[in-house]
Amino acid sequence: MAELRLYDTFARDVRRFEPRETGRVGIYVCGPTVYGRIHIGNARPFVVFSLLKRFFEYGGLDVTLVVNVTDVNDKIYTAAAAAGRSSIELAAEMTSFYVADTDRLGLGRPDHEPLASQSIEAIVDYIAALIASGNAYEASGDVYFRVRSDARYGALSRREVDQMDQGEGVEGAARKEDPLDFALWKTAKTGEDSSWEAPWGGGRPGWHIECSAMAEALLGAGFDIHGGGLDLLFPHHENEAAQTRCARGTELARFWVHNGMLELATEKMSKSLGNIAPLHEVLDRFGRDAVVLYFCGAHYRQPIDFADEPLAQARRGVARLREAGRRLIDGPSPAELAPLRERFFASLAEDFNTAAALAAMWEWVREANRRETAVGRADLVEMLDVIGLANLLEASDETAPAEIAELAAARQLARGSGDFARADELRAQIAAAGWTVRDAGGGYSLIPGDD
RNA sequence: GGCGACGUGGCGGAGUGGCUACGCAGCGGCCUGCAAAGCCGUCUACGCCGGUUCGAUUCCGGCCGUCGCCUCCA
Repeated sequence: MAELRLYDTFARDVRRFEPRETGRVGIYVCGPTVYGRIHIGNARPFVVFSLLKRFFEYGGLDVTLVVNVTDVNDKIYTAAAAAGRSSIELAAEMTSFYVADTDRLGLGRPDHEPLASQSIEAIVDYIAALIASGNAYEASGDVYFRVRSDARYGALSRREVDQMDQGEGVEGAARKEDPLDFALWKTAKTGEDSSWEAPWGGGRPGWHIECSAMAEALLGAGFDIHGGGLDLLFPHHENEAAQTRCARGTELARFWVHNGMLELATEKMSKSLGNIAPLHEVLDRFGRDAVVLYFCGAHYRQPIDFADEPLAQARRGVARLREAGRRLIDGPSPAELAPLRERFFASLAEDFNTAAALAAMWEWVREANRRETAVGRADLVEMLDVIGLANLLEASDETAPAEIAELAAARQLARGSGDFARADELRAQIAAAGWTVRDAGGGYSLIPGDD
């Protein structure tokens, strides 16, 4: 594969990416907190990093993608209490919904999907290491990370420790040495129905430590790429970075890659604000192909608006690709089109610019469509496969039901006898049934309508 | 208040110190009995004000606007 360059948030610049270990790439992405069905915004990192993995694999690399699931969290306790259910049960149910909803994206599963609740031992060990190194302290059953003990704290998110909000009024403030310190372990409180044993007493892990522990357990500290939404940059990723730096004396990841936010109207979409479009509903309305193409339409670091029109446009794009697929034949593509294919992959190699890559792909489609003789599909399959849309070219089962076929045959007879009024009437009937008749040469074909 | 991102044609959205992005929609044309699909053409932009430059949408400064994070957000 050609040289790949990626934007690294830590460096605030595009840098050449080279795997830590030749031929292998380890990626860790912060996944959802499972207190409800995930929304379309949560789907963006899932799509972005699943596709990035495919691109690496296209380049012959062996990729390990880890996406965690946070199943122990304040929000889960709150949601479970509101629903009168156990938090364990709620988290388990929402985890299965998360898997089912993201499965529908058709981009495969991450290689590992660790649960915080199943990683307590590693988390406790990590906390113990931070206490031993003097970077954390116990306070009435809680354990806090001593932020000012990390000289580089703030380097990732570019914040000055002394200019940070002092976090007044935050829970546990009275027990902290410094308001900036954050919880590694929280002692069990009333209303919380799950807790684990630890040297500091029964309780549960804080949010940030699980990622340091699980990422290290599966990929080893100093792995290649840490990903997630830009909203996690601070404090979550800053804290993860600090924990690993202090406990292990090494940086957690070599590249920090953040996807931009999905915004609804003018406000960022988040579950906290309640302006939610659940992923499964969006998939129901527009289909998985359109959703994937929609995400590819903009560069991954740009904020994108969530609205019907962009999704509808993506759906038209899907139709155009299917249409192109009907014209193509099996086999290699014309050499003259190769530069467009190469531009597609070169765009992906330059900070994974899917939008620029799609422009090259559309040009390829137009060039193929304008040719008199049928064009081999190999190039387009190669391009679409990387973005998870090669299915659009597969010979779909488009055989019309007998009833529709009869109407079409009758229409053809009417046309042959010059009875165009009758022919148009039959065409309208066929359209009403969801099919389109297309006259071509001396014959005709039947094309399924919109999904 | 602190830190940061962004303002591109009707819409979405790349990119670049001088050369058509691309897609959708519209309009005109080819094709068609008429359509559909496809193709061709067309409409054609870089928030505002300065500066640097032979030349800026692209670099620098200011302003206006939008948005994100500031310890529960992917």
